[in-house]
Amino acid sequence: MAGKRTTIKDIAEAVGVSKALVSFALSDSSKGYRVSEEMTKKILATAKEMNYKPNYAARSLRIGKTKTIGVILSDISNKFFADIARCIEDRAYEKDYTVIFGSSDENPVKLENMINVMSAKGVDGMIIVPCEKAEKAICNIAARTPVVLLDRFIENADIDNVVLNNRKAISLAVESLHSYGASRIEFIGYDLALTNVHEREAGYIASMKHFGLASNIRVHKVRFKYIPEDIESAIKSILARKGTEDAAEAVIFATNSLTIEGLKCFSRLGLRVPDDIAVVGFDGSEAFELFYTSISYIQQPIEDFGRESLDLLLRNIEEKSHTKVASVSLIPELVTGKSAVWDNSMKRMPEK
Amino acid sequence: MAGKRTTIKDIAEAVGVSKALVSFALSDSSKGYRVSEEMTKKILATAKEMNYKPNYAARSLRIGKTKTIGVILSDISNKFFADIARCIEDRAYEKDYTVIFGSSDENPVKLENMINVMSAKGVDGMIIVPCEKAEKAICNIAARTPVVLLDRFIENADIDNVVLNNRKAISLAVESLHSYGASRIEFIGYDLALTNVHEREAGYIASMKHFGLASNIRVHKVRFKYIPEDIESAIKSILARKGTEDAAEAVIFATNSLTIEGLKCFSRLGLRVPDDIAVVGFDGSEAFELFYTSISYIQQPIEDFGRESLDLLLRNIEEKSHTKVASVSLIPELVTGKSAVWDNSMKRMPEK
DNA sequence: CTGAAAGCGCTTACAG
DNA sequence: CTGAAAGCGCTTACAG
Repeated sequence: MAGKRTTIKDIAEAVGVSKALVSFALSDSSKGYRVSEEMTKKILATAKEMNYKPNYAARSLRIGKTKTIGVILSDISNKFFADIARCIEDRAYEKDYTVIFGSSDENPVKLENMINVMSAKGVDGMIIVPCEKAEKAICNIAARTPVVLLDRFIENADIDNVVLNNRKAISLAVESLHSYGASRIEFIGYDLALTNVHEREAGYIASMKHFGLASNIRVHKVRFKYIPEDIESAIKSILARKGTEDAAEAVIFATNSLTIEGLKCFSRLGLRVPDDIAVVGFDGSEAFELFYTSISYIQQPIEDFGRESLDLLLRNIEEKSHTKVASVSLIPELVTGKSAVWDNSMKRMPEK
Repeated sequence: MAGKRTTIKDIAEAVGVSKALVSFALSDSSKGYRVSEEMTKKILATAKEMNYKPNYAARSLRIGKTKTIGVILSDISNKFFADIARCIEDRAYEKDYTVIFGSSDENPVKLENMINVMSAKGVDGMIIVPCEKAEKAICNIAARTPVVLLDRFIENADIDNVVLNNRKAISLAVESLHSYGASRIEFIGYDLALTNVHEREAGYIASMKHFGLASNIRVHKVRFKYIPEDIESAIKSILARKGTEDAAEAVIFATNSLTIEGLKCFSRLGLRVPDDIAVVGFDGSEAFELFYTSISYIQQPIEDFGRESLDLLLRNIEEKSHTKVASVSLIPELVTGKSAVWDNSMKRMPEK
């Protein structure tokens, strides 16, 4: 196969000019150096005819940029991250960048490995979803290469980041449930030291206090590696209080995975949503559509995550000096379904 | 930021030897050329100490390989492809390759663009999910670069491919439904000229004939761009025959998206699964777990797709001559849930 | 407006 | 066992 690719030299010979001229003509800006219009046309035509494709390796070696960025997510087969990946990919292609993806699985060793591989490949910058205990590795690379953090940030580290307004997100959930009259609202989150996890929990607590429900605050923390088990015991503890003064009326799930596992668990244990318990989940999901009732959930602006993080990164890459740290906080929305409709009188609300 | 990266030259100067020697010592095989063990150790130690990271662009330019492969899927945010992407990614990292992903959205223009971008970036090979009307572009690139087709193949084009045994897949579904006594089994597939789509349909027809149900064959074809609409009209046509001699007892969905849309539609139209209609779907999905009954579905061996396609590609890349075409046919399995349990007497089967 | 030349960092025959 | 040198394909000051 193959049959050598045409190079700039081939074109130069074909047209009868120097390699330099071809190079200038091809770099459409031709800034400063002006090539005659006629010659430019001739060169472009010949290049096309000979099916010229620039050799990126050579260009990279010369200019020290690869036009490639690295993106390290938690897990690219997780819908939330897959959707973001897709946005980043599309936008990067537009801007003439190529993207290398990696999945850390919330494992700091893996994450550090990916950073090393990408760094060795010479990416121009990275978008990283930080995981626990990877702060140091990330700060190290951020000192040498443009980095934008996604979904979570690192405290006291001046690294650009794009995150959700997580407090706002959960307060929307509390507010909605409260508006239907629920007051014993519990929260199921992760047992992870991640800023987004922490902020969601803090948002729950603050919001409960705001509505005068401080005494009803109940936080359940699920271990990332034991989601089904821990959810089940959390929900069993809720079940155990059924019929008492302490009985939960509603549950807020802090992530999409937790929502889905939680709903499965409700079904397994015979709890009906929202009759037995009202629910607000996190992130939309195809799965919700197969559930017997429509789910209320917090919607994250996926496209904004992709666009903002990429734009921020490219700005860092293309600007020489990077003097200020940008922290972008995205606005969540509440998508209302019937799962959040808690009815004090235990009769169903009229469908709206 | 930065502060130049150390190069081979820096190490050579630090140790007091030639660049060539450093290069040989670093390429651990050092095939043929033997560097004294002592010197090797010294060089390796210095390299580590100086935090040497090879410049891939330079290496690529020199040896003409980038250790990068391109993978073009239909849509990386689709679970089936996302899972495969994840497998390919993991395995490629192990083998020291980097992966660039692209999503064609079944659009031949997009697919051709991605091929061009990846080709320009100098990938060593590509794994491609072919879409309609992209045969030519794919054959062109396959003539110049190693290519492995995934999920679908191109007829009369000698390109390596890894696909499911799609006939077998659907025959498992028919067989299962038939074993419960269903005989009026309908098929909902795509209106696409893709080998996998075609084979599934052919498998359905062949299998129905095999069970003597030729007269019950009914194929519904859904347009890729109008999935919800077309599914709904297909299902309404089924509903319209309810209570007649022609009433469908069961439906087989040919893909995961069709299954999910179909189940949603059943719920909307008030059809109960399997009481009103039995179902066998395609590909597992988190979504199935929120449905009120467990779904029977055809399971594709995701990991095999990833592993086989990558291994085949790397073999093509690393072997000099590529004389024979490999076509890998993967074995599907039936995961049995309660959705396929059709009961002739309209009484529920005992739960097993 | 155009050309000759250097050099990015690496690998690899060719000598010794 | 080790060194000197060429060259992969490109970009870009420097001359003219």
